[in-house]
Amino acid sequence: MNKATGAVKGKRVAIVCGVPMDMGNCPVRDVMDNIGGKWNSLMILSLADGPLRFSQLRRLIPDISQRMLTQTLRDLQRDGYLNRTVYPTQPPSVEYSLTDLGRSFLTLLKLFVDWSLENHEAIQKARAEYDEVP
Amino acid sequence: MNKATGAVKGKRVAIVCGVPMDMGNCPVRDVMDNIGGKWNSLMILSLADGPLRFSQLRRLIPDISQRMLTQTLRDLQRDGYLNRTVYPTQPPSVEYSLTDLGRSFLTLLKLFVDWSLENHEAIQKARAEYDEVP
DNA sequence: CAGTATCCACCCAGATACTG
DNA sequence: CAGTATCTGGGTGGATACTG
Repeated sequence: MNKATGAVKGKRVAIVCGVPMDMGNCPVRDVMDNIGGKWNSLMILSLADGPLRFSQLRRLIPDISQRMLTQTLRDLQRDGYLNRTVYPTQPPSVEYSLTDLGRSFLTLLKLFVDWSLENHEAIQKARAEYDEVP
Repeated sequence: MNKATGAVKGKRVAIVCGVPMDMGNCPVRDVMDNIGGKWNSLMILSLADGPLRFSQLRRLIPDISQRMLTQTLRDLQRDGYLNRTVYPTQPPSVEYSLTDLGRSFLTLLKLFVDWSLENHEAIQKARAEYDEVP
């Protein structure tokens, strides 16, 4: 028993729109982590126009470290958003491409990007107003 | 100059769908942080059906700490997603409600939730397949 | 009731070096 | 080319105690 929150261990259930949500195993959070990660959604957007190789992605996203590029690609591959295809050339080349799931998510992501661009100014304004408090 | 990535300090620009994106000041990332935070989107969903007070939100989301509840509400208020109304009763009661911006975002969020529920199984399956590698 | 204020553990992500 | 390995700092979020 958690004294601070009153939550019972192993049964962390929030009520959202009248529907109980198990926060311990939440489908939405699962997906949210894929969009929320620092590079994940940018990666999916980068692959929108077609497959790219590791080094191409590196050049496309200049300020990602090799470590993070690898890890982000792994995570997205693991969750089924993209394919990893190895061509046995010398030296090896590896191509990444969106799966059907990835493309499905991409349409959602684009809505999200559009909304962001439309409302970015309003958010900045709200933020500025909040910050200039007396 | 960043040797590891080749990025020039202060000019971190990724090319997304052919469009240069300044990663230092990205509108999309700005919004992403609001959905990506651990409690942010859950908070907006919780306020979907009408205004709620601090303690009501606490009960609705059992496993959020007081600190995080306060901080999440502040962040969302600052960015213009919700209003904070103080009623000068004794003891004081404070009501939180969605702004127009918040409601606009809510519609997007609902699409996101729907997609998550529809595709959660596919993701779990992909994950399981990836993990059972030889 | 509706918060602040502290302290702290953890993990994410960056830097760097090395490899098949 | 396409990674892995290791070290490390900073930020996020949790626990706890106190307050107008």
